[in-house]
Amino acid sequence: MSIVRRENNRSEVILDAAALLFANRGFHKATIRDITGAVDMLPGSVYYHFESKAGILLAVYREGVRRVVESVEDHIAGVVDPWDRLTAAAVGHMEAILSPTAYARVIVMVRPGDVPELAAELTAVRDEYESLWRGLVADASPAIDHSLFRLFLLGAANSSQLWFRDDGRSPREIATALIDALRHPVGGAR
Amino acid sequence: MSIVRRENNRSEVILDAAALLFANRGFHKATIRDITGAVDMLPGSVYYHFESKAGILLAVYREGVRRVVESVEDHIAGVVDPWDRLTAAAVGHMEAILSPTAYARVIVMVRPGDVPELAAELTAVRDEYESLWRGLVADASPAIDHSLFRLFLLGAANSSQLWFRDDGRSPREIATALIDALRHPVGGAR
DNA sequence: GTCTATAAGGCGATAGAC
DNA sequence: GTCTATCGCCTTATAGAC
Repeated sequence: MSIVRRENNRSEVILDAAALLFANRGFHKATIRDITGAVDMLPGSVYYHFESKAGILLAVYREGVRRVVESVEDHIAGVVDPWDRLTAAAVGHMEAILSPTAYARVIVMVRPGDVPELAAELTAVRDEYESLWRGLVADASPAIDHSLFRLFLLGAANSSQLWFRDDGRSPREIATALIDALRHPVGGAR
Repeated sequence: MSIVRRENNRSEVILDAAALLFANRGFHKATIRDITGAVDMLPGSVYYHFESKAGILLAVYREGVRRVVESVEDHIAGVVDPWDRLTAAAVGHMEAILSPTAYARVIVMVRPGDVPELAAELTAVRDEYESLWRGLVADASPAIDHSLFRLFLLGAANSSQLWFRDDGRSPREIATALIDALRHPVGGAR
């Protein structure tokens, strides 16, 4: 039997570079020239691999969601207590969106509304991921509207991308502190 | 004594339009043509009032921070219990950043990194506002690192801009639910 | 203060050679 | 698959008339 060769991975190299640039500069400020320049290619050549700049973003976005889903599922595997699962999921989420690999960072950095022609599709990809969280939150049954709880949790988690520093708290520490703050009382008596 | 006439308010009209467009489309997608078109002016004319597009953003940003500070201070005035003050401040913050008026929305929508030449200045303006929160959090003394608490709180609050709808929960309800979730236990026993 | 006209450059994307 | 060359459009910003 013959070995099936991987498709030539030039497309993947382009995607890696695009992910990094989209994550660091945002979709509009990262240009086709930036992306091709980063992989020693000329601007026209990218259109052999992708039909448009938006098409590149969509591919990066999907891979980003795939990676964060994978990270979350890896972390919750085998964990049974619902709140421990929530903590594990938060750690998986945080590690993915703060990863230097950049793919998952793009799904936080680039908001669907930034690219109107792709907004519906990007939102759908995001929602697919958020439905994973719906289940996790429902199982933990927090004493607050579950929808708000999920939005607060992911909002707080994602905002870490604005202030996270490599020489500070680890993604794991941040995620754990976040779930703890929501699980246990941190406030004064009343 | 003569009445001092307000400076002609054409500049303010431009700022209003710019705030709305920056808030809705982001800095890079809102063009000078969009802004001047919205106030029936031609692109070149705006440079009589402002030296550059970035200069317009800076003015909008400062006014946005001024408004959210004002809103927060109005809400906490006279409230003495530290956690009640936190709730009041959150309501003020939320109402400002979800206001249709758009100025305060810009400080959430446009991230300092979006405009490198202004990044330091925008961050400084933001920090001035966040220091107000440092005091509020310190007074409430939550049983969690105060810096993380502030970042989680504002991160969750600001993310509401992505999912808030006029026909859903009010800014006040959202803010109250957020502080409650952090103040009281919502999790299971452990 | 606002206009006209345009400079100067960046952008995504395409056609066709190799 | 990649390159060369460039199209057509859009951008911020400016110079000078009014």
